Amino acid sequence: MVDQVRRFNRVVTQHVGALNERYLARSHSLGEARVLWEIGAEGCDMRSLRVRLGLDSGYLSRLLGTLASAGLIAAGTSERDRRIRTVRLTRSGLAERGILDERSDVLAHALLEQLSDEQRVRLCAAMGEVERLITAAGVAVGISDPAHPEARQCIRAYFAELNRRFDAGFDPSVSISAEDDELAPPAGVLVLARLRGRTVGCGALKFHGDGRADVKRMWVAETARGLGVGRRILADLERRAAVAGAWTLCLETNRTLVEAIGLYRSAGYREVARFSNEPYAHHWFEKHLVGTPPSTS
Amino acid sequence: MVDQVRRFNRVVTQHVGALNERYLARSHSLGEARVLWEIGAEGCDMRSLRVRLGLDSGYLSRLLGTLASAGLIAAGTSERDRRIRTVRLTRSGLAERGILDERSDVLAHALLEQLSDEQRVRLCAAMGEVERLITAAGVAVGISDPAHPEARQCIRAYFAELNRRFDAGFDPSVSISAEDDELAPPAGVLVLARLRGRTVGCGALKFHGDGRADVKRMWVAETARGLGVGRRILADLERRAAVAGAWTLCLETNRTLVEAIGLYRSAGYREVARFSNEPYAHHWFEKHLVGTPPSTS
DNA sequence: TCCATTCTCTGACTCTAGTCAGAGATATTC
DNA sequence: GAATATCTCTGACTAGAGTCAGAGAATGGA
Repeated sequence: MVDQVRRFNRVVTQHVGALNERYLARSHSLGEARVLWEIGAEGCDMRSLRVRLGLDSGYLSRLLGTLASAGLIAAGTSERDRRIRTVRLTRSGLAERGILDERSDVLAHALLEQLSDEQRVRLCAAMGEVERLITAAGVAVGISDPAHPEARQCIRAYFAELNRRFDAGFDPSVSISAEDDELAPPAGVLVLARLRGRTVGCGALKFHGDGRADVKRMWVAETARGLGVGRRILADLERRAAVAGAWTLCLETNRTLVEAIGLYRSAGYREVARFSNEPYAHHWFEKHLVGTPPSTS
Repeated sequence: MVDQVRRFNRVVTQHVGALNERYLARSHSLGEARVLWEIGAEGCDMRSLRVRLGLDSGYLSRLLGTLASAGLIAAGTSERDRRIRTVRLTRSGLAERGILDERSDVLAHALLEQLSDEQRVRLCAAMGEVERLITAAGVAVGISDPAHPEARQCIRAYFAELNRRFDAGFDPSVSISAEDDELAPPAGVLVLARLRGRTVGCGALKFHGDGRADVKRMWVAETARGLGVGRRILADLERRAAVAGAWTLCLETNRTLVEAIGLYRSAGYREVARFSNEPYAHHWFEKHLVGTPPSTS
């Protein structure tokens, strides 16, 4: 398997990587082209640009300077925070970006047209699979303070989705509580799943102290579904539960959350009789952990 | 499809490409690491190194200089041609190369271990598919002079394989002739398939002048099988035949060449009665081309 | 209000990658 | 044997990519 990955890396970097970037950049430097592309049609602030591209602030400043003096971008100042500068593409910047776009198409075409129809279909399917799985491998699950803005936003998105999907909407104050202090050690734990800096899911535990813990706040952002993020969050929670000495996990869920129910079933959760009076729940599940907890990787 | 390819390129270059090379190089510059790797365990001459890596001779000379002064490689002079310099890895050069090797393994592991067993299997399968198809797309089929060393070597390899596979060996002088002048315009045509500078297959036409042409010298190197090279060569020959006004293609083949027979059948060749007295043949095929020849891409 | 922090910008660097022209040694061809 | 070609090496460049330190403006918290 390792060999396969290495062979793949080799072939792909030679045929797609270097070639690609060099070719696309052509009239600009590589850095300029990357920035031009990353700014996007709607513009963005310099800070997020720096984070997304992982550039030094001085370097980025200079890159933007040359792009601005070439008339491709217009810089401005954020209204909310006047330290932050915003950039957007000018008309000619958009045109330039269109050219990059087109070149990218040409390059993709050049690859595809060497193949038969059947090979093309197979290539695209395999590329989709590789892309999805590499993205999945980029997801990192880690503990977070429930009060952190990131965590707050994630929980908010979770509530918003529940409100959208539940037949009668969702009001957290009616539901069983899971406040900040209940989801922070030692009472509980909150984990977030991150993908390239963006939060794409969460999950939490509430320890009961009697060897039992509730699984709460299980959620995956729509953009990250199908990557196995939910399964990873759940596995992470189970590991943490076992470490904390909670060998029985309990959870309740609403009948409209079919993916979640599927996940719980396939992860070994057994449906049990109602054990709480959560007003939004239709199903109650339980799982007894066994064996020693695997080490945290 | 184009979008799929572009998304793939994006994800892969970000996650595999840049990261990979930078990480692997670490203690050396990227160029040095590439050279160190490409020299290989047996050493090679500087010229082929230059061609394979596509480097300027001055630049390569300097890279080798630094590697030599670091004691990683030893330079020498070719015995056959004293202009040509050879390089080989020293003991510590081999060790250094081993480190690069190991890092590559570590990197591959890091990717795999983020995934579940099932995902891992799927990723490897998809990577294999992408790798194979991208390699296949890199194959270029083009016309060649039969007297060119490359063509000669290819035909020689073809004969060697026939000799290995035919029950009673193969002696070209007994077989129906296909000499240089018969395979060069206007009497015929020889095409070679090339993959990254290496010849990986051939095929030829012998025009009869009555709207018929023989397909000869169909061969694909073992290292390049399963990439659809044979099919591409055949399609290329058919295009050339049609352009030259030969609308019926004929060929004979030996019963041991099962892949070739499969290819002919699936490409629309119909088995017909013996039409030649080729001593090594067991099967005779024919195909009538229809429609206008597609443009040469 | 003051102090620490955040954000961008500027100057001064380093290192890599790569190009170009030409010199000198060696082969090949006529 | 002379002319031409091939191969490597050296010197002199350029441009890109990126780092580091610090200045100045703006903001947020005690």
